[in-house]
This record gives sequence, C-alpha cells and structure tokens, in this order.
Amino acid sequence: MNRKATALDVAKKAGVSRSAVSLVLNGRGDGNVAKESQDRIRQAAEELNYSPNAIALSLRNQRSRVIGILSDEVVVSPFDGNIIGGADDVARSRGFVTVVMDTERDTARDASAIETLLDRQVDGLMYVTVGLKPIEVPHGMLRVPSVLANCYDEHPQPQLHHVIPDEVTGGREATEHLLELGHRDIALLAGSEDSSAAPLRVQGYRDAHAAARIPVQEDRIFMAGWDIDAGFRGAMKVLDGVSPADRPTAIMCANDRLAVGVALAAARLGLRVPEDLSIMGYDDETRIADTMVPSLTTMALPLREIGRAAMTTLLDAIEGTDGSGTSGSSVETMVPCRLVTRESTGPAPTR
Amino acid sequence: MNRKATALDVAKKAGVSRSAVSLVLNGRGDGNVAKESQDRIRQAAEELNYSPNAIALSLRNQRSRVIGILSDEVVVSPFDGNIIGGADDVARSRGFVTVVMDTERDTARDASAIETLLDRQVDGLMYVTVGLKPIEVPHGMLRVPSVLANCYDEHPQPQLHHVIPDEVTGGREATEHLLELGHRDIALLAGSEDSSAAPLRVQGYRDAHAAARIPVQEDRIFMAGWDIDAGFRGAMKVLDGVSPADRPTAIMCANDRLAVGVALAAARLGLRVPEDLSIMGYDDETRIADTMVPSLTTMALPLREIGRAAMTTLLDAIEGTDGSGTSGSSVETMVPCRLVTRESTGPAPTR
DNA sequence: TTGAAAGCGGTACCAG
DNA sequence: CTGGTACCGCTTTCAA
Repeated sequence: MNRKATALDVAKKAGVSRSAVSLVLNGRGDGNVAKESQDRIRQAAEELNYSPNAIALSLRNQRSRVIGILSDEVVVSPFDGNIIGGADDVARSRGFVTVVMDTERDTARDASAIETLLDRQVDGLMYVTVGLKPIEVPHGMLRVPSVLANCYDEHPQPQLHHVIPDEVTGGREATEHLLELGHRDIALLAGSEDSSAAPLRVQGYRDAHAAARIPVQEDRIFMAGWDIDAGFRGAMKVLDGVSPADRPTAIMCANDRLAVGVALAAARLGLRVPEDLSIMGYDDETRIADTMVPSLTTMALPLREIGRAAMTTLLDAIEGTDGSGTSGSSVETMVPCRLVTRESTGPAPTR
Repeated sequence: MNRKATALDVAKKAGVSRSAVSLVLNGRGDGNVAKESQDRIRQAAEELNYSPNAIALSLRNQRSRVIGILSDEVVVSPFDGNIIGGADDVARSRGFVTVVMDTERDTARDASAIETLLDRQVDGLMYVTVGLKPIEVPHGMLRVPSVLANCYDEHPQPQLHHVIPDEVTGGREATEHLLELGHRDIALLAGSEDSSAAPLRVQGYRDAHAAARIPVQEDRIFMAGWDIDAGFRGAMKVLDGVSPADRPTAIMCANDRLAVGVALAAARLGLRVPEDLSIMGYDDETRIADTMVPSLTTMALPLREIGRAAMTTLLDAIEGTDGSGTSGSSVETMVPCRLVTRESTGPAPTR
C-alpha cells in the first residue's frame, strides 16, 4: 500500500534533522544528540515502523551484509540442503543474510549468476554442491571473499578455501564398524567413478582392511551406481543362488539408496537383516535411513557442519577477525563424518 | 581486486558525459546521441567490462527486478525443490532474478525474512512450501504483489492468488488406474491428518469408487503416516497371515516412500509385484519412484508447473500485462497431477 | 548539540 | 545533439 517511512519522515516527526536520526538509530547518539531528542527519535521511528532502506545503505556503505550462495542443484535436487541451512544459521547469527541462487547443474549459468550477485554488492560468495566434486571456480568469485562448500578447486594452486567431508575416514570407520562386528567378507557397492567421493570411500574400506590385516577381495568391490535399482542388482549378484558359505555377511553401500535396494533384494531372497546379512548405508538421508525397515546403520555426512564451517571461514575473512596472524591459514577444512548405529547391522553370523 | 568500472569511467574513456552513456546503453541513443559517440561509448563499455550497478539502479528506479522467494523448508529438505526451479525458469526468461530465503519451518522467521526482502526492494514475493498446506499469510506480503505456491490462505477472504496441485483429481485418477486394471479391493495408505493433501487424495479415492459404483470398505483406509516404516507396517497389517482371498490386490499409497515400505513388506512375504500385488505411489519422487525395483507407478506432482504458473501470475501482476480487464481474475490456480505408469501395477490376479 | 552538505552510481529532465 | 543537475535514502564530515 503506502510507501515505507524514510529517515526524513522520522526526522520531521521528531523535529530534528536526518543526521540526528541516523546517529541515534546507529547507537552513536550519546555524546552527540541530546537525551530528549534521542527519545523523541526512537519513539517516532517506532511509531512509523521505520527500518532503513537496505538498498540505500548498500549504495552508501559499499557493502550489503548479504552473502550470495551459489548452488549447483542443492535447492532443486532431492537431497537435503542442510549445508545451506548451516551456512544460514551462522550468517544470521552474525547479522548477515544469505540469498541463494541455484543453477540447476548448468555451469554455464555460474558466471551470470555470480555477476548478478556481484552487481548487488554481496559481501561474499559461497559455492555449494550436492555431493563432493571438483569445480571450475567461476572467475567472479575471486573479486570478493569466497569459499567452497562440499566442492574444491582442483587446480594446482587453489585460490579459495574449501570445506569438505572427510570421506576416507568415513569409509574407514564404516568398514571398521562392520569388522568389529566380526564380519570378514564385506561386499562394497561403491557408487560410480564419476563422483569424487566414491574412490575416497573405497580407500577408507581398503585402509580399514589393511589396518586389520585382512586382505581385500577385489571382486567384492562393485562400482555400481547410486540408485535403488543398482543396489538391488548388486546385491542379487553376490547373494542370489550363492551358498551361505560363499556369501558376504555384510554389504556396505556408498549411499542409503543403494542400501534400500540391497534390503529389497535380501527380503526377496528370504534373508533376515541383520541376522543373515548386515547392511551399511552412507549419507544418513533424511526420511530414508531413519525410517527404513530395519532402520539403516549409516555414515552421516556432516552437511550442517560443513555449511557452518564454510560460512564461519568466509565471515571471518570478510570481517577481518581472522585471528591468526597469518592470513593465509589453511586452504582446506575437513569435517568428520559420524557413524549412526541403527538396526541394519549386527554380529556376523557364525558358520 | 580493483573496483568495477562505473558509468563515469566509461564516459571519460569515451570522452562524453554520463548522461550519454546512460542513454546509449539503454537503447535510447538514436536521435539523442551522435552515431560516432554511440560507438565510442559502446566500445569503452566493452573494454571496461562495464555493467551497471544494480544497487544504484534499484535505488533510482524504486524497483529491483528481483523476486523474493520465501521457503518454509524446500531448500533444506529433499522435497519439492522443483517448484523453485520452475519459478526461477520463468523469472529469468522475463528478466527477473529470484533470491531464496528459507526459514527452516520456523514461521516466527517469516516476518523478518520478508522485512529483509522488502528492505531490498524486491518487486514481488512468493511463498512456497513443502507439501500442500494452509498458511498464515505474513503481513508484509500484502505490501507488494505476492503469490502462494503449494500453499493457501485459509481465511474467508483470501487476499493472495495461490497455485496448488489438484489433489482430488490426482487421487481419483490413481484409483481409476487401479480400477481399470480390474482391482476391486484396494487398500489405501493415506498419510496422516496433519496434511491438507491426505484428505483430498482420500476424497479422490472415494470419488473413483463412487463413479464405478463400487462400495468403499472403510477398514481398507489407513491414516498411517508418510514414511517407509509406516508403509511397511500398513502393508503387513493387511497382508501378513491373510488368505489370498481376503487380501487386497492393490495398495495405493499417498506417497512414494510409503510405497517403498509396502514393497519391502511384499518382498518379505514372498508376494510378487505386480503379479500378486499392485503398488501405486504418489509424488513421483526423483531417484525413488523411477529407480525402485520394480519401478513405481505413481501420480506425479506437477511441481515445476506449479512454480512456473505461480511466477507467471506474479510477474503478470507486477508488469501489469494482466491481459484480462478484470484485474482480480481468480484467486486459485489448480494444476493437474500426471499419472506415470511403470512396473509396480498390473492386472488384478484372477481368483 | 545540531544541521547543512557531499557523495555512493545511476537516470532523466532541461537548458544550452 | 550535448552536458549539467536534481534526486533516490542514507551516512558522515564539518561548521555553526
């Protein structure tokens, strides 16, 4: 309806000048403006429901207290966007707001999205992806403080700090969990090579075996894909028509949807989970891992923490509260994954 | 690094005034500025990589060509992100950009998020939710053109246009699909009462039965919840230990995750899908319905279309290209759901 | 203690 | 056809 009140409106109403309004409302009233005037100003502002025009502020101050978040597809994809949630938590608590633009996996849109954000004076930029992956850092990101979340610059001299999950350790600890339960024959449905995370999780699987001095059977590792049907097919391959003695006692999956496929296969084959077969997921996907039957033991991705850490790094850089004398600090932050133990894993069956 | 070029820089470089630069770059050069100057200006702009400062533009024009999207949780949850994708499609094609803020289901944050957006001069607002639901329209939304996507104002005199899926028809057509396959005993796992969509889908189920003159057996309808475990338990209740004659030949689910639970139960009970039991989902969740084993027949929610329709309505209102003489038009747009036939449904078994 | 004025980067009007 | 200038809303410096 009617336009918003401006500082001038407040000034008029309080019978003072615009400068006084500005001073008082920014907490620099004491020592500059008479107590009485201050009260009148504050009251007038209250009555007019005044809040300063952020556009004018940005233009004047050359900074906007806005952080632009560029997402490859975390908004439109079916995966949870807690990285953005975590980032936003931190930003709000420090008086910044975040605006998100999603390119729907069309990297050709990166540059123009960033240009748009830059034209709007964002004070910093964050690039966030679904799933760990290397990216080509858009040029514009180097013009303001920027950070990468769940992705990284693979060039020899990376310019930007990135925050990623520790997938190797995640893969290792998931495997260790199974090893500790007595499993010695663990199949691995490892996703597919197009992902950066897959080989790292496989590495963790190998590391755990090496540490336990158990040889890895290479034919137990399958690059299968990431979806339910891939999990189903993978499980059928190692389980269907195979004698109990030759069967793996556990199947470790590179994500929870693969685990759903495995559970489907097990049910169809009459195998009980976890008595006959343990199933391990990865990701802790909301509404999947926790509600499966049986519920999935899984390695939770620390999405929220990644978002929080990335935003903290970014804001520290922007506000110069870097703390450490050496401004460079490290270029990488690794956040540990977290084992979530539920019902789908249990002691290895005795043979 | 170094700051961006301004119109003044361009003017200097081209040896003209700022006004000339403005005119030329906005296509109003002809008839106002000499051809030669125009060329020089354009070239200078090119060389300096000039693009106007959007902040200054907004301040001057009192409009920003930005649409604010307020999300209850579509960003952080794995659901319904395509509404935003569809909205953004339309916005970009019409020269607007969208910025998204997510309140993570904390409605107390609505007002401040909208205030933030308003302070930044957004030209319009869109409220988008995960799942159909009534909302309390935040006050600020009435200050600029606004629209609701996947949600609605349940007050007697709704002020805002809303775009929602046609759930009743969706429920009816899903049921009809099953009826046409010869099923006469169809169990319904209907979600839970806390959702607006659930009763509508049930209504569709009833309508289809009524049209086919087949009585509804009330004890076949279960308000079960929305998750995998609920689907599993619901299916076990109607299938486990029940003689084939007393068993439903199909189970219709109010979403795809329920259907996953049903499939799990069927597999455990040794029932083949769809030979012994047909399973119908709802939503067509990406990476779930299409990759299930067997893949799920489901009623697809027209998320992208909802986003597109909502944004189209909004931009029409903003640009005044409303077309229709009567500015009010209707307050509601219903978008049809779409049946996606896959492998989980088939002819009813003959008994 | 207060108010006047400059300027952030544009656009648009109006003399020249 | 061109350049000067006012103004969008706010902060900040500087004189009074």
